[in-house]
Amino acid sequence: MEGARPFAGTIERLREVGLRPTRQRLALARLLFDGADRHVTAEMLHSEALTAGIKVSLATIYNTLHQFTRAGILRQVVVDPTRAYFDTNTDEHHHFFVEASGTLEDIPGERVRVTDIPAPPEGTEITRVDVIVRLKPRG
Amino acid sequence: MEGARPFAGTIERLREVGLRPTRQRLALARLLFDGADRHVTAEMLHSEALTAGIKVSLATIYNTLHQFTRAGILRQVVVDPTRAYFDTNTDEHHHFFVEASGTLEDIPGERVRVTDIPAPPEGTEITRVDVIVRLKPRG
DNA sequence: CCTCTTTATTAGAATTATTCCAAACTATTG
DNA sequence: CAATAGTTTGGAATAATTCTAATAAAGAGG
Repeated sequence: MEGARPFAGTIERLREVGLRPTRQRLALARLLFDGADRHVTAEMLHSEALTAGIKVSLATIYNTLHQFTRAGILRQVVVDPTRAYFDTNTDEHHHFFVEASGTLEDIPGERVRVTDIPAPPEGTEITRVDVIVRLKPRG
Repeated sequence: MEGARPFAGTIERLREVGLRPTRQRLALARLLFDGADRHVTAEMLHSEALTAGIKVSLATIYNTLHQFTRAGILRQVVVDPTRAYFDTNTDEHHHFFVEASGTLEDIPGERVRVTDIPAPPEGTEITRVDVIVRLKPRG
């Protein structure tokens, strides 16, 4: 039962991760988490919010995206030097990225396997392994 | 014999990829390719050039980095949303990246293996697979 | 070597994404 | 409801990168 009490559920979820369920955080959380997993940039989420009639500043969008990321309910994907993408799927998974169009999508399943990673340099430990499969439109 | 006639060799190399061997391109090429493989940002290369007594503008640094990348003698590595790194090693290989310090280095050898990549979406084809192993200093 | 044409370089302005800031506001607690 | 601690906001500030129009240098052909 995920979609049964979306309103209450979202409030709960924010509380669990230590964030006050404010008007804008709630609205943004619903845009992000109601429905399928998605990838957004700050600008995308902002204009989507405005379109949905949610009055929220771009500064708050940035704050919220970072807070959600710190809280572990969102994850940042670095694929393009010019825009920062955030992914609502925080499970271990990897990405397809079409450079020409900026299209980012999950590689379905947990199929990709990365093996034979050597030990990391002295004094460091691995936090995450990211695989980005870069694509181009076929000629 | 790589280091034997570095001057002539560099000129040759630029000509081969269709770039005029100008003063600044030559100087930058030597900074980049004489010696071991390395990872640089535009700012890093710029200050390095100035320190070495090469008068070159930041605009030229950017132009040159992009031209070299298009020419295939340099490769861009996207790991950090705030800075663009360029890698003098254009062979297939992957990276360790320490987020805290911005340290980027090649994973030695060609050890890392990525398998079970599903077919890319309709109408696209794979241009490259990037693996980034993110690290943090050990607590 | 000159001269011409093309291609590079440059300083600085412009652009873009993002962060910072201080003031105004809102949720929570007692 | 009042106090306070955490949020939101618009706009200014920053940082990386790109653009622009003018100047300079390289390569081709006499």
